Amino acid sequence: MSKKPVSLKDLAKELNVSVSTVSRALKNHPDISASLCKKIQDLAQLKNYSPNPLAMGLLRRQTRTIGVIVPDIVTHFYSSIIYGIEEVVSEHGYYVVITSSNESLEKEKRCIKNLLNLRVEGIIVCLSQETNTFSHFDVLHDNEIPLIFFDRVCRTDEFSSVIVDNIEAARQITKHFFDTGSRRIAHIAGPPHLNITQDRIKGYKQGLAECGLPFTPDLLVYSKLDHSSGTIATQKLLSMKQIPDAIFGVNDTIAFAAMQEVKRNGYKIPEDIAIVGFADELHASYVEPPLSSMIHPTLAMGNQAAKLLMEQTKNSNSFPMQQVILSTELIIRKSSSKLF
Amino acid sequence: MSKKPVSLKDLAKELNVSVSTVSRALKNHPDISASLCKKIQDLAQLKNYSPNPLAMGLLRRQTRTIGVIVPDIVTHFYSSIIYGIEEVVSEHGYYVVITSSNESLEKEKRCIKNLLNLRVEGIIVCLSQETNTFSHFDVLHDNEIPLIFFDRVCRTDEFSSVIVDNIEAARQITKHFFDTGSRRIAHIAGPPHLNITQDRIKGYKQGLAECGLPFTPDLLVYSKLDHSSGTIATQKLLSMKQIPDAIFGVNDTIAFAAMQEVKRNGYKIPEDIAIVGFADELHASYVEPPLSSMIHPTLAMGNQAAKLLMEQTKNSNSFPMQQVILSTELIIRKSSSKLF
DNA sequence: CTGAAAGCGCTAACAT
DNA sequence: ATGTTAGCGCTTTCAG
Repeated sequence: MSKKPVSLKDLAKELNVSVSTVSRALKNHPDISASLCKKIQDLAQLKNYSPNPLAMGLLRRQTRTIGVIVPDIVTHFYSSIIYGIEEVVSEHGYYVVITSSNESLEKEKRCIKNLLNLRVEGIIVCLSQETNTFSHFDVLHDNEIPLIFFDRVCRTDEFSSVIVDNIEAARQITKHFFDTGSRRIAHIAGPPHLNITQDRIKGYKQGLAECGLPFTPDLLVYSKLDHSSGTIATQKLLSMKQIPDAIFGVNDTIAFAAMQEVKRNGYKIPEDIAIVGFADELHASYVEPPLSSMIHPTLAMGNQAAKLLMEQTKNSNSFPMQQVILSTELIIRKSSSKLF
Repeated sequence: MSKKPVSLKDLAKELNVSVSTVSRALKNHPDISASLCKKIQDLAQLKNYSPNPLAMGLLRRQTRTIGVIVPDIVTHFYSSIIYGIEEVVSEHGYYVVITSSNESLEKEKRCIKNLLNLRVEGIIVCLSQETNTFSHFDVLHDNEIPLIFFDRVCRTDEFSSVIVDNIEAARQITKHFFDTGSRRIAHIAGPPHLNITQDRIKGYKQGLAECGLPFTPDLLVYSKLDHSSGTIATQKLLSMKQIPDAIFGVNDTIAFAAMQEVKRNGYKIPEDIAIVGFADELHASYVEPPLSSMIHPTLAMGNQAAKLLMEQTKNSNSFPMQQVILSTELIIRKSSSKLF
């Protein structure tokens, strides 16, 4: 238990004035004489007075705290989004409580409950990979708590969200493969119920069509989003009678796994198999060969999500539903530079 | 602004009983008749009652919140320590507010102030790379707020801390280099005032001595802890008349930078120059060649720091000062396997 | 067995 | 220009 911080009462007692006088003096209320004002402010400074946020929160019914639920804190992708959120939110004097669903639906539900109990003023969520039902977000509507989704989203007609243009991005990657000579372009996709999976598949197919390539169901494999699932998915592709000559991984974790597995099987990257990832994890440029990747504007994504949330906490009355779509950029490195 | 959550008062009004009765019923106070108890609890459940933490906090003078200050949220090293902290702390029903010093002393000071204003019950800190004065931690002593340091520490006789055995680890790395044939073993160290720098240098020198190698001042270069500083430090080593045949990087960021720079200059790893990093960032095994690294038990470090803090928040009276030293393990991969 | 009252720290009418 | 009071949601004496 820590020492009791100084309260208005303490200051009041010391100066033989009332608590309300102190309260007013500290906010330069015109009613208080300048001299008293100064005296009180000096003492407050001296004693390191800072208003008790619990008392303020109780009074104003607000905590200046928001909650964030990510599938996993450790991945660079999420931690840099969190950083982007923090950046904006702290400017508004808000604090961030971060929780992790560990890619589990059950845990995601628990996170929501915990954050509500904590009385956060808003929540920013990226769905867990397991999340295929969405009714647990009803409570937020019921309690009129602003909710912003990012990246992996749902119920986008009811809640604001920030995503990238997944369709376009996937289309570009596919075309890039074609343009550099690949013809059997495979895609390791994520769990089927996620928007990022669906949209990237859509873009992938769109890209194939534009290049005049047929869609080959065998070249599309679904995978969970962790490293070892990526390895298994890659093995499936490599065990085909006719293996692919390009692999588009739904994210960089999958792409890293694919690279390792492809190399382990003695294939050359990009000569035999070109590889492109998605998200541009910090380390994409360190691996060998450097991994081409779709740059995911993580910082901007965090910033935007936080900005939307801050707006909604202010003008609570009119919920200005918004969908922000950020654009991505394909960074071509060696892993996909077949012709260069 | 969110909807007002149900309060005890609301429940009381609905059942025509007093607030205190409701309060007691919810904690199964023996004074309340079983039937009333049940009725009240059912209603509370139905209405989704959850106690207002602000009111409780105000009353009990505690927030069930702790603060964490890391040099940077984005690095895998820190995010996994945060994860370790979260794990333990959430079991105790505590929340974590994460702040980042961005490796800046000024920002670190501001973080402390903010967290104090928020009335956190304890703080866990890893010093910023700039931090070479330590008086800003006095406030915590003054206010009797538990403080735990991890990894980059100071004032270890006054505050508990969790570190790894840096001396021993550096000694092992140095010996490993010698055992695999290296004789001009360089060390890229961190800022001189940090304990991790000092201890690892100590271990490095100790290792050299044990191997009968002289300490060559030119082979020890100090560097800031970011990637581009690591590149510069490596350039310095590579521009020597007689270049080193092994480089021990103070952390994996530096080691990654060294690898890139060494390769860029046409040297072979490990044949020309062996490299070992420190911390085992997730991606150490993805780079080419896979980077040997001293495994830093990040999860355990987070767990331990949190455990110490939780203990101290409970038994505040007697501050049980502790120094936990975790052991590390050298993972030998290709980047240092000269003779194998 | 249940209710009334005080108090945690603060603000904002409402007095004086 | 300053003090008094009530109330934010909750627990805990103290009275019945």
